[in-house]
Amino acid sequence: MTIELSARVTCTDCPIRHRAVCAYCTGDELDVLEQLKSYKTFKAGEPILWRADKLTYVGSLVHGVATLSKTLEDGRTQMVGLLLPSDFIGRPGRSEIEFDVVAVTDVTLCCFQIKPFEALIASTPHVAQRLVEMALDELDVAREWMLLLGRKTAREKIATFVQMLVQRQHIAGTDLPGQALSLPLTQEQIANYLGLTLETVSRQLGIMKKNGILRFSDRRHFEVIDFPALQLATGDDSDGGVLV
Amino acid sequence: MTIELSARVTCTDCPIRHRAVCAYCTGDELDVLEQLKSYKTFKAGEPILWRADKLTYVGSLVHGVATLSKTLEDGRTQMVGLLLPSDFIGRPGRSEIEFDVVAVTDVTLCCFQIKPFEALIASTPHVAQRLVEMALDELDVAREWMLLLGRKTAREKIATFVQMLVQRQHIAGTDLPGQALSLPLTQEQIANYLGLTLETVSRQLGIMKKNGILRFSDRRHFEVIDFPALQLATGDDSDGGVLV
DNA sequence: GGTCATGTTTGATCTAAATCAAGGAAAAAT
DNA sequence: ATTTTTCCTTGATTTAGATCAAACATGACC
Repeated sequence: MTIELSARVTCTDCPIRHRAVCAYCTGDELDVLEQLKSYKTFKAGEPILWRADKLTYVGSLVHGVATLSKTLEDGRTQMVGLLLPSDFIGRPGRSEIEFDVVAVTDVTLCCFQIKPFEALIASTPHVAQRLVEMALDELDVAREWMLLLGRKTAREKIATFVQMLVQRQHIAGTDLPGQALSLPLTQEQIANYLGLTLETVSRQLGIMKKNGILRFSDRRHFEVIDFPALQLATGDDSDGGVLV
Repeated sequence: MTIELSARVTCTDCPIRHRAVCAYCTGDELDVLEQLKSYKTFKAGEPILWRADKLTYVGSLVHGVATLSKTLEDGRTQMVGLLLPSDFIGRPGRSEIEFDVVAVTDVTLCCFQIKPFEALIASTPHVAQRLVEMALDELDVAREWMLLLGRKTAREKIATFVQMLVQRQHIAGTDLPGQALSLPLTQEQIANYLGLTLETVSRQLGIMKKNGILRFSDRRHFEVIDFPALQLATGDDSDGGVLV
């Protein structure tokens, strides 16, 4: 069930202001968005959008974590995206999506009705421009993941996944060994992201713990002890990727 | 080596006019494009863009087939896209790409220098709008492929691949059994697209021939004899997908 | 604080697809 | 026409990861 948040935050104070779809907007343009937006929240585990739903709104993830996934008839599922704050949900120009969006943690969304939003794109080049950029960035990430799914070993997949978490959470200037990072997914969800089974994920993470690459303080928090070894285990060349 | 084509085709007569990035352009807008465009051709096997290249132009594929692929240090490669006529190559707003683009057959590209093209996007909402649409369509295809790479069996992968070829080549109103379809890729290239080895591709295609699902007239041309069986073998639910 | 549900670990076994290894068949080149 | 190269097929063997099967943590909730 979704709840309309009463506590509105102004766009100027928004935590995702500089990375979201509104990144290039001027003060005037933000004023327009301000009038159109509304917040929705979802509890951990709740569906945000269902494959069969008609799309009536689009929005930016403000806090929390959500997943995009696709499922075959017999139940096999594959995650096709991990949504973190500032990521955009929705499909302007089309009323259907072909995957399910589910809240993993509690989630807050900054929403727009799809019709006014589409009008906004047409009239606000800054939004259209940012949207192209974000779509192309997502495309890069999807393609990087295709390489992972098609060609990497279980060990490389896990290492790449952990590296991506590091890159998206690491606070520059802070020592990496010692910095607590959060693991928002269960091992089953990780398996669905990496095209593996949960047993394989457990075993590979176990090996990385034993090898002194990772240390877990509890199920959902860990730190990277040996970053070079992690990097090496990804199978990528050392200049990093686009999963940031 | 690239060659500038002397035989210019006017945009209005262009075979990909209605599906390419210029799809929504008015006559006036086409006149502008007409001045900016130039054709480049590539021989089968030639690289069109290399991962390390600075991007100096973008363009639409007019005829031929090209592949996008990514390669790991040790040589494992994964195709991340198959470019057919009307597909767009390039990355407005960024000067680098993270994959290689190679001509599979002889290829003709309708090219624009990247700088004027970016200016065009800013000034021509119709181009920006179509570009968002095309990027999001590609994203859908990439995600469909993630499901294939992560969760489908070899047989399902081959069936899905063939089904995609059918959907992109089938002429509506023509009988499917009997219609000659072209297979532009070698089995090794198919393997790289599907995250398999060439031996597995050969064996699975062999089985589909023996089962009377496919018939090959030569290495590069086939027809689908039993479409329902093909559909069934994809593992998808029957309502089709986005790979069109 | 004990019960329960949800995640995680670990072991034994199986299997789909990879790998290794030749041949053969079609195109391309000379 | 004949050589060469590129593709394709087929068989034998191996293996990474799936599957099957229990226990074991951990935190959530009365």
